[in-house]
Amino acid sequence: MPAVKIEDLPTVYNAKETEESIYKFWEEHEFFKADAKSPKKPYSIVIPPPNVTGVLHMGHALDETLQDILVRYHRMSGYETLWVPGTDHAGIATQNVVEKQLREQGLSRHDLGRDKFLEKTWEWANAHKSRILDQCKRLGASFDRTRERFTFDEGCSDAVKEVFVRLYEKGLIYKGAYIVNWCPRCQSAISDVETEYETEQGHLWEISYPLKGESGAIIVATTRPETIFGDVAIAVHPDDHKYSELIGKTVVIPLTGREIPIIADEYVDKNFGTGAVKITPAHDPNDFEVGKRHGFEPIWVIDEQGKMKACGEVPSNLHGLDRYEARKQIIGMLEYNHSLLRTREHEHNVGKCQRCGTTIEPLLSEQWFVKMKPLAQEAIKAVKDGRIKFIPERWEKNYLGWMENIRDWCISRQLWWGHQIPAYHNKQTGEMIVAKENPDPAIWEQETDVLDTWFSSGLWPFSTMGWPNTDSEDFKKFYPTTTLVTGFDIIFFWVARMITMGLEFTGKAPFSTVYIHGLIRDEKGQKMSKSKGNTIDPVVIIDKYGCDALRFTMTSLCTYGGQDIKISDERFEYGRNFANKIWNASRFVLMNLEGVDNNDIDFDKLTIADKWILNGLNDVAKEVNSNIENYRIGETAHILYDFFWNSYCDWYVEIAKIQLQDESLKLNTQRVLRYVLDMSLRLLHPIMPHITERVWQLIPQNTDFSAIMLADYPVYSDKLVFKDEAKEMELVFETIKSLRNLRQSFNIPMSLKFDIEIQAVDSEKPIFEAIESYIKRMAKVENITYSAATAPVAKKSATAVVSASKIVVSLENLIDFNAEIARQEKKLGKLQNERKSLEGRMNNPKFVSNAPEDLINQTKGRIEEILVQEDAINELIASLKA
RNA sequence: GGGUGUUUAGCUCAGUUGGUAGAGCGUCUCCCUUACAAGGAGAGGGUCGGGGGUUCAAGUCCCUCAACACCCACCA
Repeated sequence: MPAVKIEDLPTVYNAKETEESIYKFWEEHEFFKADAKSPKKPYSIVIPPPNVTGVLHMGHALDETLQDILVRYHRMSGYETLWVPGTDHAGIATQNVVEKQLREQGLSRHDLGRDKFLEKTWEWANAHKSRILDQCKRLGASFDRTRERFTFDEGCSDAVKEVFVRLYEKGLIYKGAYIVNWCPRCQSAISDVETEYETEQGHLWEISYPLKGESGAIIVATTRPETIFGDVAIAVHPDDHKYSELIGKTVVIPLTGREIPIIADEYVDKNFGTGAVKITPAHDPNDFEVGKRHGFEPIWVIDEQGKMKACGEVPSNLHGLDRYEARKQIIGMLEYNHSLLRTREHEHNVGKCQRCGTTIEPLLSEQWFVKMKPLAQEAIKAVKDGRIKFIPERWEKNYLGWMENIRDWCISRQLWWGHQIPAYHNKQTGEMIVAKENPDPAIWEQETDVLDTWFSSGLWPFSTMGWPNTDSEDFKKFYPTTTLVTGFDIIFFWVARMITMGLEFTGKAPFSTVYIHGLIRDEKGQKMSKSKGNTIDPVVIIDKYGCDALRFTMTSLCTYGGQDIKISDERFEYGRNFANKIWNASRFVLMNLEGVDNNDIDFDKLTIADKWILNGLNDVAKEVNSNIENYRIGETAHILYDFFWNSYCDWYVEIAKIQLQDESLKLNTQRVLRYVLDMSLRLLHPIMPHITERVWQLIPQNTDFSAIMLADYPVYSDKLVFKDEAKEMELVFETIKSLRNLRQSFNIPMSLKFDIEIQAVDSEKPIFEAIESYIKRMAKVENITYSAATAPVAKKSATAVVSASKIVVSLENLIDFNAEIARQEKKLGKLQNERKSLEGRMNNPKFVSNAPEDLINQTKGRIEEILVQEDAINELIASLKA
């Protein structure tokens, strides 16, 4: 860093300038690069890879910040630290974006063909891959870009194939025809977790199916009349006597006249609708099961695009009609036919595609699945036996509940962008094999389906470390990773699958702690989304308030319970103001370091105030370490804010101004100022990396070091414990605050100095004498005199009762005696209330016998204290009234 | 249908083994005191959602009710 004149530093912190140059400094020195050969203990994190389609949003900003805090903290605490960055190829999402671009040119992917389309998508991915990670640099992310990965890069793809083949060989991957969630827009199957349900107001239609060869009919209630052409039976409950006589009879499907049987199946709910259900195995998961039980062949009537199939079962006037248009027409036809008996309003849940919002069509289709049940066993055990810990703990329950009821995972997607399934079909015989490589492309043709994007992200913690090569240096040093930081919204999508796959393929849990934070919401608590227009762009916030301000503000809003975080633009003023405070306090200290040596603090020359601040710093160091270790990041921010602003700036720096005037104290005060600033900066560095780095390097004595980010993180030290002095300083604070309060009460301007008389009890007199200079300067006192604690209070004065002593301000012409009496009575009232409540306790024999001794002594002590003060105030009031 | 979370000062929210409630913002007073007005000093403001219970003691533990939010399941 170039030399700067402290006097030239601006009075307002310039975040933008600082952050750019500081990040560049770190990068140039390769401080983020991890060393797999280091003897130090490892600490590693893999980033939840953002999608290549995305730009940085607030959720990333929070996630990345929390990871960076952990990484920076551990780096300073002596760990060899690796943070692996990377991005996700995001199958459907990316394909959708590229297709959308094509559409704007009036093209579809089929116009290009698979190869050409993939080429185009790769171009798109390559162009966007680094963009979001570059944006993360604005957040100060200290990740190792030399290890950047992509879920679709060569190494990850190799891991994907390896895993697929091994699972297949183990019998855990199978292919078969089942009902899947089909998105007619994406033209692909999607998994259960990719299906989101929304409550919609629909209708329940009651349709009459006439009996064959006799009068009468059975009435069926359905929400999907367009599927009647796919009906294979009508089912009723076996115990439903309403229908017992009809079981086994045949009915006729209205409109087409195809004949189907009435069957009995326990799946039917007697009390819902009419108690009779149409069975459409090709288009409903439950019906599929019923159909299988009764040996019916499914009949497809809706195609992959959600249109009525052009087949013999469907009346020709409906061929090719969209399912909803067809529904309308069918209702009309049934009405005309008198087959529609009743239409009722009906609220029900409708599945939607997570990626495009299109209503899912349950469709019988040939797909690839992973048997999750056998894999889940170990993944459940690992959490139950504590190999993996969730923070906050309640997410374990959520995870376990899901895992214990897990169903097979549909992993094939009818897309082009993704890992093509490593299965090959013999062009002549149709035989299928599964292998990492195609044995002979002339004979074997690869399966066209690709894998769910989460299949590759599920391998992320080890595929990024060189797996399947378990001898790779990174794998040996940094796997398993330490902490996974993410939001609760992807526990099932991602976390659960990483745990499953990690345990299956490496035998180890991929991380030991899963730190789940809340989601970022707007100021009304709404989820941020582009369509709602309520997003806040982190880059805009960084430009406006600075990165450290953003980080500090967000961090301070993190609660241990992981509550969602509501933010608005103005909230970032909190962090900005704090950064500015750090900046200006630092400027003050730096300006006053002239003539200081490089020596450590001389402990023999410490004043009471010095000891107090060192003691406080030490406590803070202890708490901060323990809070970060326990993922109480928000608390960490609050502790540091409070210490730096309310203790260091508001009190110690003000006191230091007095001590610096005293030649005998000056040098050591400078050292203390510097030391506490230095340590505070280190403590703050993980949260506010740029400003702390910048200021730290401006401290002349720190030129020996390379950077704060590599300096040691402060820890608790017995040498810095000064409990007695810390307690004595309370007298300083109380005295000064009382006098300030008094000033305000009587409208005495700060510019007007007054004299005080301290009526000190013997035990407190030496302390008052030691802190005289602080009182004089900070409460604007001219002269201090002492008298006995028992001395009568001068009549025309205002008095502050501090601890057991009285501080009398003679203000003959300035005070309104009635006001002073009122002021004292108010204080007296407060004290009396407190005493009464405490005495009530002490008079309760059960309290005395049950409460811990400490508390009893404390209560007794407090009562005595109050009594002393009450006496003093009563005396005062009496003399004022006299 | 099952589950989780929330309910504390005007607003946004902290409050880990139970020991007489805190912060930021906002409000009111005063102050440009030679680091900082993105600042300093002082003040006011809460029967901790309702009800019940355990306890010497409950914002904190238990039960119950209410409101709101979310997750899982998906009976046509």
